[in-house]
Amino acid sequence: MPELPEVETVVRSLRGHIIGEEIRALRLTDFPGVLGGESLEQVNARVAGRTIRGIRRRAKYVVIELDDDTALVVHLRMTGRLSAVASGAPVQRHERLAIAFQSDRELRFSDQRKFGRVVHLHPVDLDALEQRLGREPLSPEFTPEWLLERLARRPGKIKAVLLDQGLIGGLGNIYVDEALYLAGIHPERSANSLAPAEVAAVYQAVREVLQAAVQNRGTTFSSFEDPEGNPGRYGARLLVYGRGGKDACPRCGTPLARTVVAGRGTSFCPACQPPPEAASGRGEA
DNA sequence: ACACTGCCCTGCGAGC
DNA sequence: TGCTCGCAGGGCAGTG
Repeated sequence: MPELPEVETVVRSLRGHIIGEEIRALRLTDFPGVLGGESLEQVNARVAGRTIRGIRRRAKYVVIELDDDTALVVHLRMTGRLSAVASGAPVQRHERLAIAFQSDRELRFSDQRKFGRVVHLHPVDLDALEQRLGREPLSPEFTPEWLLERLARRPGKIKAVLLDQGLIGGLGNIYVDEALYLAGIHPERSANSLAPAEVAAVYQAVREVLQAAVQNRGTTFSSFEDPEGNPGRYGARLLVYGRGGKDACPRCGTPLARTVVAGRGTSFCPACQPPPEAASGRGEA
């Protein structure tokens, strides 16, 4: 399920293939909803003839910038894939949309579960998107001081808060579980109960996990592949994600626990990540 | 303003 | 063997 490192991998991989391409037309296969409610005709009327000026990542979004300051914004959600192919390439499994260029190339969007979207946004919409997304966790603006100050205002569970895209943009279930494990913080601790040293540990863990995952081209858990069809290599490094109720803690050997937090399957070590009650001496209300 | 729940969707694996 | 069922989860709407 693509999070920041997977989306970053997709963007880097596509960058050399689609910049400078002039859009001829978008083409649907079987799922008009992929365009987010707009009709194919509406979108085509606006993007035909536009040239791709750049491609970047913002949180978990792929932003394909066009030469009129609008953009095609892609969210892969769980199973979305993008790939640049020759225009004659066979329709892919679960293909939802093709963006045909004036050259003999196309950008294809496939998505098994139909959760992903490709929408065309005007500058005002892009600004609105930017406004409701939080800080990039690998940017210089993401600092321990800032995180401490923000977490102090949030009584919710730390895992839910870290998943809040309006606070930090790009973290998802895999890397939150990994980061909280590395930081030794139970996922159900109240965010505002974390001592400064604990916030610093969370900060450090988030940065380390994301940087290592980007370097390894992401995690392939169920189906992620980059646009060249390569799996991510970070999956082999996962310490707790998906292991609760199955494996032992790689650090202390205690069986990993599994629960649901913020509606997400959650794995953690009950020994290395003491529950809120046990952590009360360190600040839990 | 914040927290929480349910919904969308399909493939896969467990269980019978 | 073949079926049913539960699970996976990001973002958003609706509710409290």
